[in-house]
Amino acid sequence: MPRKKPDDTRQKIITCTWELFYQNGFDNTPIEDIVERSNTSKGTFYHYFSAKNELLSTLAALFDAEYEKLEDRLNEEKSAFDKLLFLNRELFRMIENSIPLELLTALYSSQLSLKGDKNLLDHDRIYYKLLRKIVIEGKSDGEFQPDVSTTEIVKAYALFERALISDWCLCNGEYSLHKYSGELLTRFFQGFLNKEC
Amino acid sequence: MPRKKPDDTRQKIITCTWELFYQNGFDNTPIEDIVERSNTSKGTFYHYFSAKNELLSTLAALFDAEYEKLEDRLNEEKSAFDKLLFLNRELFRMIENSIPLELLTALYSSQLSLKGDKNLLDHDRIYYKLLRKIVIEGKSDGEFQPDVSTTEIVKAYALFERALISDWCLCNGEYSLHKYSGELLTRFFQGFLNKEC
Amino acid sequence: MPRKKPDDTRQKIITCTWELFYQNGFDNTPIEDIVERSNTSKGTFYHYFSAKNELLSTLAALFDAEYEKLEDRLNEEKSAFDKLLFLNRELFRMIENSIPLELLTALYSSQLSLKGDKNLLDHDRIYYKLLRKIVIEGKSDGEFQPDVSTTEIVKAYALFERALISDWCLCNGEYSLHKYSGELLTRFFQGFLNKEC
Amino acid sequence: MPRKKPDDTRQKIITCTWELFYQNGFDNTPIEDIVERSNTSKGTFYHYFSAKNELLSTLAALFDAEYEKLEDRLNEEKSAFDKLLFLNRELFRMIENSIPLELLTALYSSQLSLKGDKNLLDHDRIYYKLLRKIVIEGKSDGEFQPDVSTTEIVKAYALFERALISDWCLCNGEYSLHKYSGELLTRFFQGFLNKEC
DNA sequence: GATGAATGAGACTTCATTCAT
DNA sequence: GATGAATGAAGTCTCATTCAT
Repeated sequence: MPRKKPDDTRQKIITCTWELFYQNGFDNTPIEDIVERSNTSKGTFYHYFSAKNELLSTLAALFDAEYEKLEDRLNEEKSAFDKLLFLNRELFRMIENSIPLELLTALYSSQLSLKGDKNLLDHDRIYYKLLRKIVIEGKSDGEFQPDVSTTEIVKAYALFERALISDWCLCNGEYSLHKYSGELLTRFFQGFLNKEC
Repeated sequence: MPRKKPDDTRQKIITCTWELFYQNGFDNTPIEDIVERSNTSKGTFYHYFSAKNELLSTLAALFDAEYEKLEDRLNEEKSAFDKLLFLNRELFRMIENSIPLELLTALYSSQLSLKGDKNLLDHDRIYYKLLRKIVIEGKSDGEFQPDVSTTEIVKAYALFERALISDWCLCNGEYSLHKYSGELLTRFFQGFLNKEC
Repeated sequence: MPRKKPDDTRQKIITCTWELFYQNGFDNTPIEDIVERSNTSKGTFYHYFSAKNELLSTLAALFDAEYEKLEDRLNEEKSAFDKLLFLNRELFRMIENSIPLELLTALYSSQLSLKGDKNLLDHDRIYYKLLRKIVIEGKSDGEFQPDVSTTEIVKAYALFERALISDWCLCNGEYSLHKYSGELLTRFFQGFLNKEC
Repeated sequence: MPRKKPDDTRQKIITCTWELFYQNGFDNTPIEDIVERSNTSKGTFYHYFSAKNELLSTLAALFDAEYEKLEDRLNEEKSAFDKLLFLNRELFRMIENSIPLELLTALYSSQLSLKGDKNLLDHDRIYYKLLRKIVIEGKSDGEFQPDVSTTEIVKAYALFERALISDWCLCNGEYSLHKYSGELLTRFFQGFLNKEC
């Protein structure tokens, strides 16, 4: 009795999943519950997703959606470094405000235990494209030290952000993510910026 | 039948655990096997540990043992920053050489999902004591910027190390941990060092 | 990985169970062993049975199988009472000869502690149907006292048999079950038989 | 700190045990609880009792205490058979009224699984002494058939009572124990009584 | 595409019992 | 006599995942 359009089913599963994840967390949400809430079945679930973990990955999409929104406001910032600071601040603010700590933790924990490709690291993400663009601009403006490649800078920045989030989770969100991040990022990037600034 | 000395049993379990973890990894080592190899029983296991995860925590002790060894060679280094670089290089070298990636990953992943206190962050660890000592010396030598507290510097350094390890795991150990770490650390600490250097 | 036919699995577990029960007894047969011998798993076991005790209940089926065999030879007996005596003697003989005392004991002990319906008492059992048939015939022949209902007689007879078995277990099988039973049954049924006999 | 007299401790354990058994049943009363309520310890418990099962045996003492009380009223009955009927009725009445079904069930179930001597069957019990006395009197009055020995009659009677209780447990106490028992006993003993009565 | 009974793995629990102190 | 941490045995449960229909 295939009544609904395939995409509907898939989307309904995702929606219900996140409702439950937000409510009970990743580990405390059996597929059984997801399937029940979405009026589907285990078989259907595994038709659309290859594993429970895969659901977490849909969170990266959430981040990227935020980045797309932020992109428009980016040009208000003067330097490339300011743009990075801006991106960092706004995303981390969003994370602090609307993503349950436990979920974020589950995402990072799960990305670690994941065996194959980790979508957090997928360089085709909007996130990485955005970063590259900013850094390239900055480089052509002589903002960064010339001996460091664009790739290096992007990589370091991304690592910095992952590190901060991951550590914030480890510390159970005991401090303000976006504030501490802002401070540290400034110091951290000293080593990449051109001295004359 | 409580015959053996308590500490022996606990220690035997830990030893056997690590033998198995090294051999087969965390996920592929059922408690069943641990219990069998250590000639104990599940009851005994759960008497000493509250969950399988808890065993991972005993890995921090391994790190600390390494730090104790490194402490003696520390004085060969001139500045506080050099000492930090040395500690970082040597520990990360050890990690690269003798700790299976999967184990390290499991440790970090599990520390994330752990609810209560996380022993990686336990400030009574030898690790933190050592760091504090070095930073305090550096501060009294005017090596660090005066507006940053000892605690801030230690925290940032520890975060840096966790971040690097965690990211190295995320990337499946695709690069050399201690080399990349050395590079980044130098840049990162620019923001904490006194300009006149 | 659901590959085998459901019934096969369930039946295989039962078969292996009884092999082990006969060999080692109920208490000395961990589920672990049953599962191993039947090449299944605990999960599978608990999918088919709600508890280890439930396996004992399958013994009643064994009794009923015997009753089916006995039914054919029943007509050689003249009176209803003789038929009952015959059934009793033959089943008890079988029990004495081929069912380990410990198993029988476990069955009765477990039927007692069972909370819900007890299959020993299930009136749909072949056992009860057979008894009813015999008693009804006897009644129509005027063999039993007219003031006692068929149900009463069947109930008393069944109680008598359970009592004998249960007591035989209690006494560790120290006497001959079928002989003692024969004696007592004769006396016991005086109260139900028509005086004129 | 041995403050209390040994017997006090033992008795306190028994008292608390029965309070808990009555409340939660045998299986749902861990020794832990008994020990806690009686302010003793597991070690102490096992000093006085060799196993948890042993506590159930103290129930037989309860029965015997009742029999002692009944003995005085025994002489109001005319015949030996009447005395047996009286004993049976009164004890069963007491059981129905004041012993929780679950406990009785636990007692019988446990007596079955018990390996060694079962105190229900202990012929030195007041119960058996009383029965013997009554039957001997009855025999000398010619009340019983001469071809059956005293021992046989006592054994049959005791078996009858055990059977009734045990079956009543099996049936979850769905009928009145003392009433049904009275009916059946009368019929059952036809086979033992002298015809001329 | 959809289903859910069946499966396998293994974590975790509960307890009676023991014995060094 | 008294203690309770330690032990061992096994039962039970929770789930992700698969596949015959």
